[in-house]
Amino acid sequence: MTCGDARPDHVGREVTLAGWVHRRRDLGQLIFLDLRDRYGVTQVVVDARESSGAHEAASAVRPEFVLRVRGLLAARLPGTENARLATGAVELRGLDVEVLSTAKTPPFSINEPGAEVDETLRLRYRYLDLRREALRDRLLLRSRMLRAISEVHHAHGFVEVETPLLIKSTPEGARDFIVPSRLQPGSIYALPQSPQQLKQLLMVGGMDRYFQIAHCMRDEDTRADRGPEFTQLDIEMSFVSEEDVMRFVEAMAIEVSGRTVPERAIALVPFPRLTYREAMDRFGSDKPDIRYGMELQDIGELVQGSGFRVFDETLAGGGRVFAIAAPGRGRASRSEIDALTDYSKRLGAKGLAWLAVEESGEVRSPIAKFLGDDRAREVVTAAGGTPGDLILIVADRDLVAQEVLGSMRVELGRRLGLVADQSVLSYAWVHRFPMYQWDEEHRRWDATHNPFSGVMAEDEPLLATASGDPARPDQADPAGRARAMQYDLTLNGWELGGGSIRIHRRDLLERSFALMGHSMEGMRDKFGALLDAFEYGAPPHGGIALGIDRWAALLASQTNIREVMAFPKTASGSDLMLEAPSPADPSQFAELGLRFVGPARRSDGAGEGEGPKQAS
RNA sequence: GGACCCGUGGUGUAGCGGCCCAACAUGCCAGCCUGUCACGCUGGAGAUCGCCGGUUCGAAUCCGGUCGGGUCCGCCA
Repeated sequence: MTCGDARPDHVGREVTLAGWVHRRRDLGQLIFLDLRDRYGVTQVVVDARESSGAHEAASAVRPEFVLRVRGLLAARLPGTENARLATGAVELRGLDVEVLSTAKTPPFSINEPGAEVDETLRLRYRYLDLRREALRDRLLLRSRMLRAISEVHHAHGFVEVETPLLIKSTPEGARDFIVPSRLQPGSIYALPQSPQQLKQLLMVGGMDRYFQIAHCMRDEDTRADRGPEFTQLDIEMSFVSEEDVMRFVEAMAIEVSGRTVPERAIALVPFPRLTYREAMDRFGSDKPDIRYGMELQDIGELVQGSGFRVFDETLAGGGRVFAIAAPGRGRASRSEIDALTDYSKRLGAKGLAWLAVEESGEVRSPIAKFLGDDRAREVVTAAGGTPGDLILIVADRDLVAQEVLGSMRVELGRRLGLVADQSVLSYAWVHRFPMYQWDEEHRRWDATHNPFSGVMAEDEPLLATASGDPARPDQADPAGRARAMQYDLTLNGWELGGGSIRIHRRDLLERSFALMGHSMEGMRDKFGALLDAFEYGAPPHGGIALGIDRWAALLASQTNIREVMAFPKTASGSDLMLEAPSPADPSQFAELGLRFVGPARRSDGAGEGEGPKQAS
């Protein structure tokens, strides 16, 4: 029996419970101990008159001691039941109290669920934090989720395959964590950023439907939703269309959500599908939070020729003018608006225009004199504003204007509490991403996703250059308009992950590589195995990868993935519990044929007598 | 690489140039207590204020640096 399942039915039985002392209440000759394990808490009563030995032992017990208690399960005295405990109708009358392990006073309290504890302490003593209700419940949630994922995939005929952790380094994408080879001095392995190539090779290998809970590592700076190592649900399927993949993943996501957090409703089924273009135009983001409105509105036509130079010049230069209406902020103070302006500038805007709509409908705005009263009111209407709102306007190159207002929308949505029901799960698909973006520095096209994403059939003819020579790309090429068979799954404004139908046809692959400035031979260096494999009968295939940590965090209503990881790292990549990374022993380097040269430090120190510390 | 926020008994906070060798709560230790469940009551111990340097007659408090944690930009799909 665990500490979570004693019920009135069990009264009269002799039971033995083991667990941690959650709390003790010593009344002298009578001692109450709350015994805790991961299933719950049961009250143990030790009465000196019933067992003097047990009472003596219980007197010495302290919080977090580990005990084994034998006794009789009894109904509590009438009036002393505790409705807040699942086991609160009963108690264990302790006859034998055995201390299995004593405990030092923990560095933070484990029995106060609400207590805010310093993050450093929580990470250093993670095994203690794991005993606390909140983290324990989140880990249990994640475990339910992993189980559901596994069962759903197996039920649909997927094969679970593990892929290696020591693979080949490729310079594309994120920075690799590298592992020096001892057997082959001077050579390195890389830890996988994802099993991307391997899962495609599994398709060529005939594995047909594959999934894996894959550990991935990227040596890049962290964020709340991004750490150096993370877990991804990796899926790949053969002989499928974009529609097939999206349909399976959607059904799987619904099933997994339902089995993990049955109390949380899914906003819209089927999941809304937005094209990339739509997502950017309406929400200013490729991971739109569609739980509230405040959508972007293109007011370019309306303000054309207003005489406000910023608008006119932006429009003349091919840019766009977007507006959002912040509900109820019409009485925003000047300093509040200045703060918003600063925020928009930090996001890359050149400035922020605004119109405040009084409750009376009167419009107050520094650009009112350019627009005139009528046009100002029209702008308010077009932006979706009503009396009492604040209209924010950004004019710029379309991507800049969209992203700035998209970020401000999210920030204002948070501040104004626009999400009506925080418990609702709002999934959405974003698809039809552009294949390429123009890389001005190298004067070539660059894959927006990965170089093996396929092009939409109807856009296949666009994979061409204006010059006719695919190796001489130009920003004006039709290729810039080509859309990929690529899709992202989003949840409540987070990107859960994305995937694509891959290119497996050699002719398309060659044209695509050329647009990106790569020769087939050059690509063979990086993706040799995959390109070779494609020559031995490759099935058309596609898949997706979803971030398990992000998904678990969202299902657990957390804003940081550390909250759903058992042993996470800090923002600077440290494990405060194990104290990793740690300095290497010189002999470890020697064995690998390596020598540490010293930290790459910037040496400015101009004007000061002291230079930076020199590494020896 | 950059910006911002935080660092005070075990823990969480207050104090923000002298009233502070630092206050409150909780935890801890001891004593009392047979129906508690954040048990209660009485007493006690415990921090030179992350670290280094500077300003000042005087620094927890101001300044610079540094270390650690966090958030964001760059970076990352």
